[in-house]
Amino acid sequence: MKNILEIIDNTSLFNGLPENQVNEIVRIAVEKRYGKGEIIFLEGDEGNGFYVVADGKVKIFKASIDGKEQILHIYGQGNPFGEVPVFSGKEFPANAQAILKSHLLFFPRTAFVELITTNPSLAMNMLAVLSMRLREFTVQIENLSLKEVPGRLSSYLIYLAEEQKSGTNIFLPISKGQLAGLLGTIPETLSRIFAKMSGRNLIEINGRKIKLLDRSSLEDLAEHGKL
Amino acid sequence: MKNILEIIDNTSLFNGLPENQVNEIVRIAVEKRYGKGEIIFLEGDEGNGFYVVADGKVKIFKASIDGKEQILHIYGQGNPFGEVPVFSGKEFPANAQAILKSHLLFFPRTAFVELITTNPSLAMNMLAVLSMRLREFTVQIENLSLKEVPGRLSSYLIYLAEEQKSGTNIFLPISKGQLAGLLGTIPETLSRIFAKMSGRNLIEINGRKIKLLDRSSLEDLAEHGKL
DNA sequence: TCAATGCCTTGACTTAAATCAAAAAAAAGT
DNA sequence: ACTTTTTTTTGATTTAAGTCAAGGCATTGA
Repeated sequence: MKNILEIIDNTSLFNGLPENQVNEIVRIAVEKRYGKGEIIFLEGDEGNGFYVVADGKVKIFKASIDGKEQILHIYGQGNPFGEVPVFSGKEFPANAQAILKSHLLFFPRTAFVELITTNPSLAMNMLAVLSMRLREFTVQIENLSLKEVPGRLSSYLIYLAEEQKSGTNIFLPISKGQLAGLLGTIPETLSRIFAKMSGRNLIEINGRKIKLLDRSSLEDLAEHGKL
Repeated sequence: MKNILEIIDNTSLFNGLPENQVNEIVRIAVEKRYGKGEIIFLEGDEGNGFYVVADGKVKIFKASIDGKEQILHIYGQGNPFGEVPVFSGKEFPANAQAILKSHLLFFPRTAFVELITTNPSLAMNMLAVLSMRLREFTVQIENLSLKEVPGRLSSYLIYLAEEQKSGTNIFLPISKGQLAGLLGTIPETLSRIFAKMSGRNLIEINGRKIKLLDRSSLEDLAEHGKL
């Protein structure tokens, strides 16, 4: 298990800060632990601070009455989440749940806001984090609205390949059921599309291991969208 | 026509700032004018600064190859837009177009970043703006993924009614075609749903004037989604 | 090793919404 | 007022994806 300083050093939100500021951040951080499946907060809850993932995996999602769920993001080591209420003054706009046993750092709102107002580079870092989130949402909205499921899946696979830098072999970091929720569809539909893409030799699937066989067709599919 | 100071005074991003800071902001602002339909920037363009709408109306949107477009936001007087590249360091994630003759203020990146680093309340205001945007996107993703078009339309009508504080009479601020783009659908589908809602006496339509006849059914529709 | 649970896949069917085509209505320009 | 252009509506049809139901597979634990 890591100590708090080590975690904070690995969080881009806190990059480039002078040592005394880092110490201040360490001072206000509170460790929290959640078991697999445990809810961290719910949409509408008051936000008294935000979190950084030290270890584990957390999903942020919206749920509909009939049980369908749309995953907004999945966060792992070093990612902050739950910051919106800190600055908007409103409640959490979505739910957060640990999908693995997770170790989090919690930063109480008031103390953090004090730090940020006395520390321009921390403020700039936070602005950068929020801006990147906005970019990501922009892509997600585009995917949901302008692409069909095969296109969204192709985009995701290509994104994974880049992220994992593993050439054509990729490994799904989440279950296929969760992936369906992330792509805005349901497991049955995702399964059929995997089967179709596999049948056309675009990919090769072994459980969570996937091999990209035809990168250019996948890129085409991600852009246009007809399978 | 308004002068720059007047516009800045009406922009919540600049609220609560000391006079000398406001003067600095006025100093770096650059006036820009765009005709109806004119493109302000395109996705992928380098962002050298952001804008505030002084007058007119601007849409931010994503477009697909086959011409469908998803509107992310429509901004009017006092709304800032195009800030993401200022803080993320990357290009514009979407397109911006004037949908009316528009008068904008442009704030160059470097000068603005300097201001923000020396001015904690400006930084906090900007963090609040970005946080609110994230909330809005969260809602939009929920709508696109978890609701059907009638539910999205109901949500939008209710939102308009609140915003316009006009009781049950509302006025569409954009054309029905643009509204389709905002709701993630196409004009034909929107038209049919308007007809259905009208037929069931949920609303009454006269061009852009709409009367909400059955608020509670509309709210129900917005939450659940079956028409 | 065998049951048991959770996860994934497959099949038959339904449905919401897109597409294509054309008409109608409204708005704008001359 | 009349033509032209744009926006909106309506109809017939197709299609992607959701629903319901059942079966298979695999991982875990007794």
